Amino acid sequence: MNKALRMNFRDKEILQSSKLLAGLDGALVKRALDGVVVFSTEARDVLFREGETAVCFYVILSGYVRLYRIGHDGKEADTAVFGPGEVFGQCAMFLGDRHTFNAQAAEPVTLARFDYARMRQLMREEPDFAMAITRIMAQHLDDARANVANDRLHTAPQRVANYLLELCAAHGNGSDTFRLPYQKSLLAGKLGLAPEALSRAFSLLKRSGVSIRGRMIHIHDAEALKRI
Amino acid sequence: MNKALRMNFRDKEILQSSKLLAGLDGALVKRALDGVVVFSTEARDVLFREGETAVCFYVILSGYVRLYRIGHDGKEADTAVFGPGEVFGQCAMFLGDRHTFNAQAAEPVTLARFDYARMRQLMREEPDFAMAITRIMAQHLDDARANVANDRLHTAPQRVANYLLELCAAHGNGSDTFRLPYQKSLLAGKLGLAPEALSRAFSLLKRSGVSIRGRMIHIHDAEALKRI
DNA sequence: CGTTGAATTGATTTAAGTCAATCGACGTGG
DNA sequence: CCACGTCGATTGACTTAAATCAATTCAACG
Repeated sequence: MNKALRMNFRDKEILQSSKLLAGLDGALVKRALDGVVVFSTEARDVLFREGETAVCFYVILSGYVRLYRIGHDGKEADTAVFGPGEVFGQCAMFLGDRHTFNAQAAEPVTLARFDYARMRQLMREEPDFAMAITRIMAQHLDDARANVANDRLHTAPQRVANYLLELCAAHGNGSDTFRLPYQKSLLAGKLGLAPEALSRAFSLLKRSGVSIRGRMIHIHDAEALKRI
Repeated sequence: MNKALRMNFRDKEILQSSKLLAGLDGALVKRALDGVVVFSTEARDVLFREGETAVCFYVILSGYVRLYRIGHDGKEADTAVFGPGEVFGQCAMFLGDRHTFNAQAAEPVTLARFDYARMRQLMREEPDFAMAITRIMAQHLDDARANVANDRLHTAPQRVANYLLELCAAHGNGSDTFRLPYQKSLLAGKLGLAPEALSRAFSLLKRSGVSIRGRMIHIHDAEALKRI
């Protein structure tokens, strides 16, 4: 477990089109990738824990990672879920090098590790790179706040409907048939629901033109969903 | 309303010790303040709305501002509350110059306005300034995620107890008597509660060594609060 | 084919929202 | 100076959304 791998061509491709590096000039990308290590973990491996000293951030090459906090009673609450091309763990670089959340692989994942020391240097020397990092933080911040508002304004079926519509839109093409990117239990956590509540929300949505078979989703009537 | 004021000495002092400028070198502070306009608004004035084009961010000189989103039914959910020395509205600078939330003065406020165009230029030229902005985003991100976790893990009385303990700690000195910085209805919104729920939470906390008289709070037994 | 973990379904409990009435403080104007 | 009106806070009764607990069912995989 956690064995380092050689960075192959496919890895490099994904990194180049990741949130971190997409749009940056070739020479800068090359500099940013200097010293980066690719490795993979098994499902459920913990990548870092709240309170630990942070020394690097990560870009996901494959799989999904969840960010969460643990309550006194041991219950866990997810605050974000990240997928291929996304960056996580960068926040602590600006907050005294301590992680404030836990991160766990939700399934087998492949990650690229970027050292804070190098990245700080690069940010200092290359405004474009600094801007890329800052833009990621802005997106994460916007997501997190949207999450707060979503939790407080919408019921479980509404949150699920919104999520499905987002997925639909993200998929780009007007295809109203797609596959959930990860397990329902993880989705439930992301939406702040117990798995049972997600299940019930899905079965309620069936009456609004949504078909569900395992992870496959088909949306018959997007308008009806928006009205939920 | 919204009348521009001359930036006085006191304003400058607050700005210098704000999250934006604290720790920056004098010349840089001077540059950052070039072109900044100070103005004040009445309670409940809306500073910007979701979807509007964003052209500047703000530093609060006095008063409190809430950031919120509005649901279909018109209900409002707060995602953050900012006070003196804090920065808000900077997020859109990295997200296509559109606000994604609404901002409203919770009371009469005085603000300093910083234009995106100038600030972007300054970030490009001064890594220290870019870092200051990024650090703010990191803190906001951390706060927002902590909020999500807090909402999902804790009950109303627990959230209120946590908030009181934070205030207590923020106050620095071991003084266990202090004043709520703003109205209870605003606090309720910040904590994601209906005002009635906050009220009930307070009355429950009275049985755990908390005295409340108007906005004045006295904590008899911090340990008991932590155990809630 | 059987085992394991995920997902669903049902019954029940619980936290918090809603609605409505009352109380209190404060400021205005008679 | 007192009466009134406004607004925020509190309290109580009720409703509702979602968590919890428990029992199956389902699906994937060896």
